[in-house]
Amino acid sequence: MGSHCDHAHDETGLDAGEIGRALAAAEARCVQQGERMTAPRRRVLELLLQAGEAVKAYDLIARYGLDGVAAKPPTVYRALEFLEKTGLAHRIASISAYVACSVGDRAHAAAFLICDCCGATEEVTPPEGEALQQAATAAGYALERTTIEGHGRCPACRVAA
Amino acid sequence: MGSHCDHAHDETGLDAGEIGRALAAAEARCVQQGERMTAPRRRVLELLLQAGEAVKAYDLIARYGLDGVAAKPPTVYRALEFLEKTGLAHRIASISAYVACSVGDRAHAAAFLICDCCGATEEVTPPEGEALQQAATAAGYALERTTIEGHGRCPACRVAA
DNA sequence: GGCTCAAGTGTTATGAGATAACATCACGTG
DNA sequence: CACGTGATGTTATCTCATAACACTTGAGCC
Repeated sequence: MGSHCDHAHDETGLDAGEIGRALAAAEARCVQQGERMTAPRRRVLELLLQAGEAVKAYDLIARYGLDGVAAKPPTVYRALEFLEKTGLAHRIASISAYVACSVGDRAHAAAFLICDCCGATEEVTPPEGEALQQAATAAGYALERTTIEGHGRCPACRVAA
Repeated sequence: MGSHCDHAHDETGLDAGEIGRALAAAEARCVQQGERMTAPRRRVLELLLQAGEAVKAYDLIARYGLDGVAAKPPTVYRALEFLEKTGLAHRIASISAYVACSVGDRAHAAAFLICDCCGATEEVTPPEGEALQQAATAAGYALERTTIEGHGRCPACRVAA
């Protein structure tokens, strides 16, 4: 997982039971929205949930096959596109990585805190989206989507470093 | 320049005199900070100012030579790194593009409104940076840099479309 | 059941964005 | 003017992402 500094980092992924429940919930949400949770989509979401942090697309590609065989890039990118569209995952533009959504909502704006030390990502949904919305309104802009990402050190790494 | 829709867009770049003044001011700032405004750095900043909107790195590379000869990628990427470090330009992560800074400040956090229609970018410095900072503090994060980008339609394109 | 068509997937190839590594050059300092 | 640091030139390569096209699957319809 993330290793950009010298101290040890805790694992952050969910355990098998939690992943199973999250996948079932995601599938239910898809059915409800008239979307299909197909095999590659489920597999990519599973990999994101296992990681519990932001993951690079090509890491997902490498881990995709249960037998260690990599996927073809479009397989994973198409799944990511779907997961993003349905709000089950998000892209973190500042590091070109992807993360499972941690809120049970459907498609929604998101903001993130990213630890540059251990790679942890924390989704902090609403607060500052509103401030940006105000700035946009003041400037006459009609806002459609936002990218809000803060980089720094998480509590654990502030202590450890 | 930006053309993602069917209606016409105004040119946004500065005129020659304004660019000259902006370059002189940037150079003065560099000297003041003990940095060197070298030829490739000045050239890349000039290209950004001429564009007046976010530009892709490889467009800068293509436009770099006065005789139409492209630069080598590291030439431009190194200049961009310097301009970003000194606060003379910013990277817009959500579209992998770069833009000249529009505030006379030294290195500083920035936020952007980006028109997906005409490509206009507006720097709206502080407002929601503070909200994100608050969220970070609440979560125990020590924030070091932020990426805050809003996408939508600028006033002109809202009318034109 | 069998048609049909839209959505999804597999596959190949390529486009776009960014950096590593190393040789050489320019400049301020002692 | 020797020296060392920072900047540049150059080659090669790496990472990120998508275009294009053939094939498959599944829900709705008759």
